[in-house]
Amino acid sequence: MLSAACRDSIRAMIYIANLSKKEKYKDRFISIYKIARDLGLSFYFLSKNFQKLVKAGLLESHRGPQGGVKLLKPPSKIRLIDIVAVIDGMDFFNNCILGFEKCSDENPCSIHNLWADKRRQILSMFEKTTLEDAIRNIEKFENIKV
Amino acid sequence: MLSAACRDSIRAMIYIANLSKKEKYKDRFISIYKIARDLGLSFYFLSKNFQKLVKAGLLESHRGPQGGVKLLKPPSKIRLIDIVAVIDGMDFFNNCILGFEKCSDENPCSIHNLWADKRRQILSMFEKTTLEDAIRNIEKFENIKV
DNA sequence: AAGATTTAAGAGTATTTTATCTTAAATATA
DNA sequence: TATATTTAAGATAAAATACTCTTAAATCTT
Ligand code: FES
Ligand code: FES
Repeated sequence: MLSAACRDSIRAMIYIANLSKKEKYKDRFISIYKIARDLGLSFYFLSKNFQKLVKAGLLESHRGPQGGVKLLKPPSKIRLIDIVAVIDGMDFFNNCILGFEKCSDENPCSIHNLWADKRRQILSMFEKTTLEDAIRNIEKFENIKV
Repeated sequence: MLSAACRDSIRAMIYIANLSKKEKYKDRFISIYKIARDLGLSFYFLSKNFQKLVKAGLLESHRGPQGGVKLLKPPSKIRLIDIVAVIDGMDFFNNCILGFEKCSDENPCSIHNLWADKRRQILSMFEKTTLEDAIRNIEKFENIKV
């Protein structure tokens, strides 16, 4: 459902949001190299994907020593769907699951009535969930993967 | 979410199920060439994918004139998940949405608690929906795409 | 038996996605 | 000002997926 690029990006955004809460990193740029290393991701792949998030205005970047990226909005204002939309686009939520040209209630495929409902719920989840929510889970649960 | 191979296969299976209801095609083999033509799919791609469904015991195939494929079970006994499992596998339903090695309630990622629920509902839909259900929609609605 | 039809299987090609590399540009710091 | 650090951008490479082709095998029809 999510591309590898999108999965990595979401993980990294959650990581940045979480780190930004700590006094030490408050308002500071965090280097992409550090993020990739800490999360076990490819620095190359992550920086490439981050370029889209920067262009889209979700991240601010800064070059040179002490440079890196930081969130342009508080974690509570950044939804998962914002990241998905930038990296993967909204095709998943707009297109027919059986691959037909268009998807609509008026001209449905034979499983549209069942699928549209599920898809709406997934969309709703990605719209409602913010980086703040993810951070809260990290703080709340033991044994959680970041 | 579904691969192109899987989308095509599901459409084709629904088509076969629907056709099999008609007296003329009752218990007959339906040629893959005809199916692909009628659905606007690639004959090559579809026949390749069908090979998996044949091996998996969802389809029976027969070569030569009047050959083709036919369902091995009544449409009410073939669930969408059966087709998905054969063509795409169950990775989508088993793996972590953020790409972590394993997915479990005991060792979750930071959005597992939200995602696991949605994923369960999608799985449930694919488990509950049979080719018979799709056919009923085709009969029930106008303007439906097959 | 011969020829036509149809799927099976494996090889081959094309496209997309993933991942990496290289060079340039910006900027902090010494 | 020189150097080191860090992202930007575009080119390249590798891997996965999508799609096509060729030959063989099965089997129906004549
Ligand atoms: S038309 Fe197929 S999912 Fe909407
Ligand atoms: S651990 Fe990530 S979805 Fe379950």
